[in-house]
Amino acid sequence: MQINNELNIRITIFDDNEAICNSLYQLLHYTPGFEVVSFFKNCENVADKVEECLPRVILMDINIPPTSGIEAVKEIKRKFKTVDIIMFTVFEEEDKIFEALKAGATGYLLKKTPPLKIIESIQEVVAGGSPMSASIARKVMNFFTQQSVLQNNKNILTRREQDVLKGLIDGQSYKMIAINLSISIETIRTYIKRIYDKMHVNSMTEAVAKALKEKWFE
Amino acid sequence: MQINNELNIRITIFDDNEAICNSLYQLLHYTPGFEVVSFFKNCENVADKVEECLPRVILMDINIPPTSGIEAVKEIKRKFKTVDIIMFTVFEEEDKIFEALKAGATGYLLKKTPPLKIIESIQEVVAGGSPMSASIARKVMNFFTQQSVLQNNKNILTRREQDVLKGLIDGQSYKMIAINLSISIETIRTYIKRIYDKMHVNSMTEAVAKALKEKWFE
DNA sequence: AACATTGTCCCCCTTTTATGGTATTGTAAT
DNA sequence: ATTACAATACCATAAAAGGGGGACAATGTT
Repeated sequence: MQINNELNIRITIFDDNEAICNSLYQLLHYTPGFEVVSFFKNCENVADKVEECLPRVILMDINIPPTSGIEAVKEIKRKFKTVDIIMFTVFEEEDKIFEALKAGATGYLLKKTPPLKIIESIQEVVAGGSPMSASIARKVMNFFTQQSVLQNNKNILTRREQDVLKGLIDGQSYKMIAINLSISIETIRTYIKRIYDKMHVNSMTEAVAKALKEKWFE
Repeated sequence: MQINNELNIRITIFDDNEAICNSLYQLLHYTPGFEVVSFFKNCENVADKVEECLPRVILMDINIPPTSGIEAVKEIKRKFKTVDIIMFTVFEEEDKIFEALKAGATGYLLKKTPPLKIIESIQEVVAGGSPMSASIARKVMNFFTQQSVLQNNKNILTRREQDVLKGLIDGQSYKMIAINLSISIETIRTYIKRIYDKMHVNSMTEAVAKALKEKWFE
């Protein structure tokens, strides 16, 4: 008996690993309610590929050649805003995760995710959720807590160190800071060294960028 | 037969709604592997309360009197870093969600969550995950995508100049930028000079600070 | 055709930063 | 009383950045 395709969730898979691609295909194609409309081993002309088959959900390997799954996500999302893209990957590095999310991915599953969970996750995105592997979810959550922790982080700096950092953020040189604070430039040097130590950076730009990005001030 | 308490997940509930408090208690207390060690209808002296019973997981109503669940989370997290706190609430507003996450909540469940899902979620936090209701997860994800809207000011810089500025913002030195862009360090110097000209600054820190403060990127 | 812009590269010279130390004083905490 | 931290200051050396200049090919614009 032929199931009405209209009701199926149309899925496209992007993964250069044949084995994974096949097992995903096997899993999804024979699950009622799902339909794998296409799968690709690379993301060349990714927009064209998506246009051809207009899937509802895309499973995207984060390491797909020739560019990367993240680039592909940007490309796809630019042209097809309503598609939901689930990143599918072995990577658990924070950078990759946040880049993918910024690019517009809706979910983020590790490749070790059990089949049943994958099926659930696809249903979840269609229902408006954002499935994530537990460890990913934790990283995402931590992103927020870190932010507030870091606001207090400026407190690891002493008053004087904070004065100096503020000087840097205003674009001042050691000399200018020294004059403004009416202390020796040698003392400024000392503070700068301590600041770098505490902030785990080793240049003025890094310190400024970190302080501003993490909103230590203002 | 008495189950060894050592193996149970110790849970404390903070919720001023008696009905919910009771049903949660009923649900969890009679589920093997769980143990509701205490529940409270307010969060006065919340740290003391937690200290008394040392739970592994706390279910926290976001609206608990007299202050709020978010304040309570901050308080608890300050003293007990290892407790996992799941916010339990009817609210779906973004503000509340992000505030709670920043305060250090690990999970965020809507009160309409089915009992089985609640139990799963508690197991999930203990296992290092971050359970969220689907709609919450989506909001959290959206937080990231929204962020990457580019500004206009940076358009006074050429593509290459922007590449170099981005490098500066990442705290890179001339040398590192040169390597990343695969061009000579002398070329970087040229761009830097042009950037300073256009931005009316004369040091890396000034450029970085200006770009970040005025949100030229991201 | 002439001009402006962009991307690329090179030189010289000066100033500033980065990194590694050491040292003194006052104050707060144990 | 001893320890710990904060604020201050100095020295030496190497690495990096800043400021001035010039150059040339490829595009794009007028």
